Amino acid sequence: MARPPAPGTRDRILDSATRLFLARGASTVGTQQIVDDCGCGKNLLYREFPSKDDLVVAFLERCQAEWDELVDAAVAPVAGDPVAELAAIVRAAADRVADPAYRICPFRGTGAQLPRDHPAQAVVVRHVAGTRDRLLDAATRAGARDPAALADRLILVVDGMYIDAAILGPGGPAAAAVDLAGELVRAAMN
Amino acid sequence: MARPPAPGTRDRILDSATRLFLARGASTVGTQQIVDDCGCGKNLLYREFPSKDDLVVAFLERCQAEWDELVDAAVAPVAGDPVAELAAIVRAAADRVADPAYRICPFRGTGAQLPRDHPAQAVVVRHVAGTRDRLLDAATRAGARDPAALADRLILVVDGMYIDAAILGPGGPAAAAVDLAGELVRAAMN
DNA sequence: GTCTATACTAGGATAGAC
DNA sequence: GTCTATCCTAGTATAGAC
Repeated sequence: MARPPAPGTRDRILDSATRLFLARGASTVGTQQIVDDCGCGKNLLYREFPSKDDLVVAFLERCQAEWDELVDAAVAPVAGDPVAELAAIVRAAADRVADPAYRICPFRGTGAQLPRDHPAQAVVVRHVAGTRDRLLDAATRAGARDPAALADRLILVVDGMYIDAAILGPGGPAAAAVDLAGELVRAAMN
Repeated sequence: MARPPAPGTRDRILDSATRLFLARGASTVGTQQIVDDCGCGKNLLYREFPSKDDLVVAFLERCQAEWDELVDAAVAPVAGDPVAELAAIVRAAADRVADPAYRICPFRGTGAQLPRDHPAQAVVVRHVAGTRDRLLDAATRAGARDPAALADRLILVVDGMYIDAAILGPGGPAAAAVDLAGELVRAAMN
């Protein structure tokens, strides 16, 4: 009786890895812990993910997909009002940070944690550059004087918010990020 | 023939640790690598630093001392002109980031790398909070409308610059940080 | 007495064999 | 799903040069 491969095995492993990686950082969580949490054998993990690096990359890609959904949902109600879109994107990031269970942004945290040549770094760069691109697109449609400069400024504030919330907590300077971003947008429109 | 204790042993060990920690991150460098690099015996390392945690703390405290010197030197020429002091502090951080050898700020990097309860995290918090305090002091003397709000905004920009430079390089959005900070200062004075 | 250097323990890591 | 091989970690102890 050949037992068919259980569907969703890859997802279950990735579920466990995601939870553990978010809580304690990708580099400090071992594959054994993931296997224990998932309840599967180690061979299954290595069948689905040839190495731990691949698992970390898959984790970040899932985070990216969730972030895209989050931003899409935040932008949808104000679609067509690019100034409001800019505010919505920043607020989506601020909402993540405000969650006390959110230790550190997986992209910024991984970027600091892993060596430069780790395959996951490309996903990190794509995330930050992609978020800036999204801001740039809205800034351009909004008719900002210098859309690229505004996008640079907003991504600086967002990155600062992420790292500041991780170190000093979400109630510190990070709490000033949304207001600051709003003012930067207004100032760039005159 | 009793051999006299060599002076500066602690410093030599800390020199090696600092260089390796800055290049690859404190959590990924082993004590054996430090001993090999330093050329001393392992017993000396553990005589000077009871545990690796103590060594990481000493590393960050040395980074803090260097940062303090850097800021002092940057502020001294404009002492008494608090608006210029604010710009000088931000520029001191920007100068560090512009150095291509500077991978990531040891404080922001360590904050992301080590677990919440690591003894080094207190040094990280002290660094960021202390930098904000310094900005707050200058902002107050400058007569800013809301000095605390200005300090919050400036530390956000500085933190964003550090993390953005680490991920996208110093030539990306991070390069916009100094100008942004200058404008924030001007806007806070009117 | 002070140092370098090595051996060692106990544990956890990735990876893969069965 | 368990079990093994190999490596690397922190930390300790010891051997021997100076």
